[in-house]
Amino acid sequence: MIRNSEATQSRLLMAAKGQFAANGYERTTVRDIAAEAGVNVALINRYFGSKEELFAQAVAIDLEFPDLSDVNKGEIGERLVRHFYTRWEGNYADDLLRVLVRTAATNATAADKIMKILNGQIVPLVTKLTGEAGAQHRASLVATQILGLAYCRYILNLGDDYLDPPDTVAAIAETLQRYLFAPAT
Amino acid sequence: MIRNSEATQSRLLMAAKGQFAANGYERTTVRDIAAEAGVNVALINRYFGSKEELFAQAVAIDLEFPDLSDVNKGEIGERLVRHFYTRWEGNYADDLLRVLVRTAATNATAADKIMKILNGQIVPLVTKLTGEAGAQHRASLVATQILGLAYCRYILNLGDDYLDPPDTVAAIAETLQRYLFAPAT
DNA sequence: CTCATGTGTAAACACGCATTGACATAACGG
DNA sequence: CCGTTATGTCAATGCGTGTTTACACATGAG
Repeated sequence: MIRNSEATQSRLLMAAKGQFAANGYERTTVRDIAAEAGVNVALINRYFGSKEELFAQAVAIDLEFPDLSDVNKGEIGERLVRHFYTRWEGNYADDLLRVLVRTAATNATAADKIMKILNGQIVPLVTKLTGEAGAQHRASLVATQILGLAYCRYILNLGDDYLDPPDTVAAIAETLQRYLFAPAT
Repeated sequence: MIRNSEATQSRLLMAAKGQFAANGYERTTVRDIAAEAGVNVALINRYFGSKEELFAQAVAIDLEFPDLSDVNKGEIGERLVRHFYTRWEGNYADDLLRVLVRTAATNATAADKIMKILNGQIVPLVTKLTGEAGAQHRASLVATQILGLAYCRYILNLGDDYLDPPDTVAAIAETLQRYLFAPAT
């Protein structure tokens, strides 16, 4: 038996993200996670203390939000959708956004994390693009559309027959563009 | 002690919807539901058989989708948003949509129910408005936006400081209008 | 009044879960 | 090779859960 604490911790983290993303926080058991990682259950407590802390670490990594500082204003909407859309085309089972959207429904830690992303990344981005005034409103509108898209893909599992990729990207890009730049009412 | 099985069943159903909406399926215990209803736990099994069946009944009632057959085409988007928006302004703790959006994340029954609403109510509505072609795509886009709005209100608890009611209604109404009627690409 | 039935209560059961502690074994410097 | 430390295993514990069982009480017809 090869022994390497770093590797097993990493395997546990990956397995945790996958399980949490697929089944939510309550439905995934530490036994499932350990089984998928191929290690003993007790190691979760040894290395992470508790299931809750393992979960916290699983959602601790930053969402790699795209850098849009040098993008043409007219293309920002499309870049944003495409960024999220391509993530699940590559079907990352352990994608952080996937974990968050599913688990936030029953776990305050995950909901807080989404709020942190909204306040810490989306609002500042919008502020830089359009100025202070109304940035929080605009950012929230953007959040409703992106999270709704994620919800339909991750939780309802709407496939391409429902959300045809090119059409969907185009339609939602235009929406985001309007939420970002449309003159205030 | 007054004894009335109909009344207690009804109280259990209301309490169940409230608890499921607030905490999701796994986190709400039958004991919590019974306590809120002010009745004994065992009555849940007597009257509903199991927690799962109680839940099924809690989400069995139909969503009162507005009748839009006689509404001006230009106002349908606004009517749609306003219909959902006014529900939570009256803060119905046991609102069905609220229950569904939260529980679908971890409960297949709820996710199926949302799919039934999408396929059985939204798609037909769109079909009637714009014809067969592309109705499923358009309806799905509408779903992403409405569910995203519900997600932000119900799960993230974004208040009026994030989603200012009049602006939000206007912005999203325009989006739905476009998803419904914009010419196909 | 009385008894059968509908309704409510309390305790106990069975199960799955996260967590823990005692023990085994690999890794590795001396 | 030895002994210490890091890493992994196993069984047991305690708790919370949904469910069931046995019992108590109200209700209303005969």
